[in-house]
Amino acid sequence: MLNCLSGTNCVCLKMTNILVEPHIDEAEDFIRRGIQKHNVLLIVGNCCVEYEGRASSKLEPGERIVIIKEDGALLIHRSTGYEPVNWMPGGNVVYHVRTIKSKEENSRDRISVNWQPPDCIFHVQMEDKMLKIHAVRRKPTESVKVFFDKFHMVSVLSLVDSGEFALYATEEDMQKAILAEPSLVEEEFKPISYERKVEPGFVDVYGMDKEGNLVVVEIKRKTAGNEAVLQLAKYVDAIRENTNRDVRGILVAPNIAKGVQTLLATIKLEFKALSPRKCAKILEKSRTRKLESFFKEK
Amino acid sequence: MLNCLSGTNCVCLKMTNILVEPHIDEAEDFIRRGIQKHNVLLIVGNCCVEYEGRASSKLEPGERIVIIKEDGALLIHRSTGYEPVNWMPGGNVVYHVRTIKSKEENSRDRISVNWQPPDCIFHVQMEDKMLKIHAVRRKPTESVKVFFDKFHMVSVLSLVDSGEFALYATEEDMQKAILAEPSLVEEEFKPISYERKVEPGFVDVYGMDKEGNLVVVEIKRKTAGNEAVLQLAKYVDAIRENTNRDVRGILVAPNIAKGVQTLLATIKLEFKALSPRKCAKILEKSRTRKLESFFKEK
DNA sequence: GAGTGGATTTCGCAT
DNA sequence: ATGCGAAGTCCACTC
Repeated sequence: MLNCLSGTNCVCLKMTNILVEPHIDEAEDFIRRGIQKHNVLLIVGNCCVEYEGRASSKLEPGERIVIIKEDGALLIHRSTGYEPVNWMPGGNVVYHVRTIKSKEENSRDRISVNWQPPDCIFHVQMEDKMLKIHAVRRKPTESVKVFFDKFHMVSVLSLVDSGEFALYATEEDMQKAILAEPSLVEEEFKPISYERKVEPGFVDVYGMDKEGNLVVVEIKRKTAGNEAVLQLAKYVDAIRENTNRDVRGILVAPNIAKGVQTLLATIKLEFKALSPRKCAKILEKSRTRKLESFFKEK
Repeated sequence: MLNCLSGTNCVCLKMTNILVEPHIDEAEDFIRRGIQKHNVLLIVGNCCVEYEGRASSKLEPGERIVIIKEDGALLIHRSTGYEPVNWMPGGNVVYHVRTIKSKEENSRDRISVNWQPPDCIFHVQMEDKMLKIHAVRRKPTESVKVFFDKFHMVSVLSLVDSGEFALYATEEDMQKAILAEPSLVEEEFKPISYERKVEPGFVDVYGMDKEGNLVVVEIKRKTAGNEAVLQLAKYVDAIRENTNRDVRGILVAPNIAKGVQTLLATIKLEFKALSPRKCAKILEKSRTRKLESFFKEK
């Protein structure tokens, strides 16, 4: 389990890939291999930093946390502050994953991964008895050099993280915001009712545009997918049949899933982006007002 | 040196304060004490995150790096990307350090530190067999909850870091920028000649203002201090004597040290702020040009 | 404390 | 590729 490579304070846990208080030579090897494997590197040590590119900067020696991510992003953090003191945004890492079907009956399919290098590339080498990690990027042309003379911890991580991240306001918040500020949906949009019962269920907001057309608004708090479009289409069709009038359908959501946009256009429905931030701002102003009051006023 | 508290994979290095693959109970104690001591915490583990405030967000489970800094800044980083997926900017930590003079002859002065809590406060507790780290902030009101069910590494760091950070454009960059765009110094400023740097750190440019007065420009790539003002004053005085004409002196730098501004005004010199960013932008258009070429054109 | 503008802004979506 | 606008922008400075 433990594999103490050398030195009195050095500990290497192979399974977790952590070096504690390593000699600089061990750290060098460890870091180089970590970068080659495109893992996440987590480094704590005494270093100075030079940046050259869109501007220039120099950071005198001190103990910092350095993170190198799978996409080549480089972050250098001090003991305070939200922002990194130095950094390099690394992007455009594309993993082309291709499944190669096995010809054997009970054999697993192979997976071929073509890895495309990130915008940001790294060079690791000793210089003046210090370990230099040099990150270079084209477009814009810039470079960050980190010089270590002491490592407290070096860790190579394979972070397993497929968890979805969703940013949203609650659907009720979005509804409130739209009723308080109908122009969020469209200029001169006039809400008539909300949570109106229609055949298949309830319409989120129901109103009229400046031409006098009926408008059905469907609200989704997160990225709108196919099901949101179909739901809206159902309401629009139902109201068209009931009223025998022109009815527009507008899908309001923070954003819309790739490809769903074309489906939406095909059946002549519309999309209006509405960010959670904007909803929160609108609600700030009318926090105390009750949902019902919006209509009593009119 | 090694102190394996429990579990097969757990290692605790007291001196470096690192827990590797700890049980959740150990991690809890460790993290709570780390936060109380206002140290930097470095955590790697499986977690999900909920944010509520200016907007709302939910991050499904996955392995991430979590950093809590001395000022209460909270960063949650995934395996890619420059930006944290969730965060809390922690600021306003003020250490009031007061030196209490010792009355004894050969005794050290005492230092009294009044610590003012950061805007962001933390609560650590078990919830549903997970460790919840709850960060709360007022103004704006927001909260981040991180739920851990597995820790790979927990580290409490006392980062010793007094290294100065300086952001600047090189003096040549700033010189080029001014020659390319003289209005950076002043409207209708006309450069006449430039002088290569005499002492490290600054370069002079000679020119004329729209009134026909001679203008001496001193460039500092970093925050201008007293010495910059005195250097400029020396130049201005020398040229006044030589030419027997009115000479203005303008100090160009990213910014000026506190208090130096008044000194500058006292001896009737001027200051013009010029950010490295602005220089970089100007130079974007004329990156390859030699310094001399700015005059050949005219 | 609120408002304003800059940033080594970054990031995403449009053309 | 390029350009434009939003961001849980952050951050520093002014009023």
